[in-house]
Amino acid sequence: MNIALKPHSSLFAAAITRLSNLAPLSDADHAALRDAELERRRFAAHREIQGEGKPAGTPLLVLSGWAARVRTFSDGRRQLLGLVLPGDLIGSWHHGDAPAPTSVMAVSEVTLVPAPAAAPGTGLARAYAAAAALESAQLYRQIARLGRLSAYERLADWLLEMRERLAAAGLASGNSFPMPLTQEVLADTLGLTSVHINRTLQSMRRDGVLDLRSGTVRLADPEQLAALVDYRTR
Amino acid sequence: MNIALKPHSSLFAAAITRLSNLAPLSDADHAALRDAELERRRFAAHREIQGEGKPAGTPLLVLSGWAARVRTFSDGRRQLLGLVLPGDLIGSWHHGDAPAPTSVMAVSEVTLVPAPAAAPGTGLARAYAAAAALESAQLYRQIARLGRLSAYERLADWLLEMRERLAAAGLASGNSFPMPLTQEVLADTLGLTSVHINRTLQSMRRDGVLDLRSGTVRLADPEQLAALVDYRTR
DNA sequence: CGGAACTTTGAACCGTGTCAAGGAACGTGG
DNA sequence: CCACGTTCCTTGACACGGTTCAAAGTTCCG
Repeated sequence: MNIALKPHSSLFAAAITRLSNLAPLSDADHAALRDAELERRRFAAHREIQGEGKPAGTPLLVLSGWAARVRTFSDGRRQLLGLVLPGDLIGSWHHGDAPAPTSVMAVSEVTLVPAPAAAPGTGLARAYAAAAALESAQLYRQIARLGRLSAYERLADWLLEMRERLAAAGLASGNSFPMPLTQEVLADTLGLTSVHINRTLQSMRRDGVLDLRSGTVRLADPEQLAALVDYRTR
Repeated sequence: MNIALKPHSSLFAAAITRLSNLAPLSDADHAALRDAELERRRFAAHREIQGEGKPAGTPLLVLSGWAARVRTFSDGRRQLLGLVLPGDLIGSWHHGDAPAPTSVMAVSEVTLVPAPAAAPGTGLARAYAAAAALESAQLYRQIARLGRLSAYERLADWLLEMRERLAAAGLASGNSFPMPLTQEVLADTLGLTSVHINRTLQSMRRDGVLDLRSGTVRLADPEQLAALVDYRTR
């Protein structure tokens, strides 16, 4: 750490922590990120960040807030394909002109910047590549979750994934982490109805494994949940 | 087409057709593919091609047969994360030493070769990139399918995807295409039981939209199915 | 203080799973 | 070419997890 460097605005903390966990960043990488702040953008909850099929433009780096890739059916059914958390990239791998493969919406208020270009071989480039690999692992996991787990198991598996991902961004403390989703959004993530999400949450509370209050989750016994869904930390 | 070039073995036909559809290939690209034939490998049905977490080695290019990415739970439940068809790549994007994110198994007998390295800017490189983009689009689609569609709809949507993908490899003729999966494997793909797959297939036959006999599918009215799942051709 | 968004609960319903058994297709060895 | 075992497909009866519909309660915010 060079103490003479201008620090990032604190908005960057989570994203920097996350990217640094993926690959060590050089001073130049830090500088590139700091420069991106000039183009910071803010999206209110429910705003569309990218539209499916529309030109995707520059890759984006989320600084704060939660976003989600979404597929909406013409009859109103909706499935969240994956969540985008601070430190995550949107569309990092595709080339300039490619259309966005899915739409992305802000779930809570989201702050983001254009992801600075990373020259091959830099730490930033390695972090981007690692992020892409993790993202596809998350997609595989989401498929297995929806295809083969019960509601209770889906929730357990999802909570464990969120804990791991938020911890990598320095946003979890121990077994607690923020959870700003409404039960309806959670239902659309896990392929269930909000009514059933509610019942399943109650059931976890009754089992004493979950404490969810005022937007914060506390897992009493993550190992128990992990055993339930034979969860393997990567 | 340079008539003086040595032709590919016919085994390559589907893969070449598929890759050429993604990006035009130069003579050098063709030559690189032809050279790969020396290292051709064959996997009997049910054999494991890659093990989850084991070093993935070189990316692979499937020439013939169907493979699948699989997640198996300790209690025996199984979910096929995605199918790998002729012309598809396995692990094209990750770097040499990365562990395979999921295991991959041969569903029918599979022939494959190491995917020839593609220098940046070549048609082959563009084809690989396009294939990666398509693969992630397929993952998103699979998530929406499992999360929000009924059994009948899942099957319809899946049949349409297979028709499109096989057609891109020149393996579909009109509305017919090969379908070598057992109902049990299909069930593990669509997150259902084989019993229910069977009933759903019967129901489609009764509706006159599906003809599935001796490993070949014929869709009587793809548009009707497409409307059912509001399917958009890319 | 009032309204909107979100959570909770109950009762009835239904899509899919489970269990079990019989039938058809297929490959293999005699 | 037949006999046999194995794998796959088909069908029925029943159970259950999750959905639907509806309404009351709670929290949040302007």
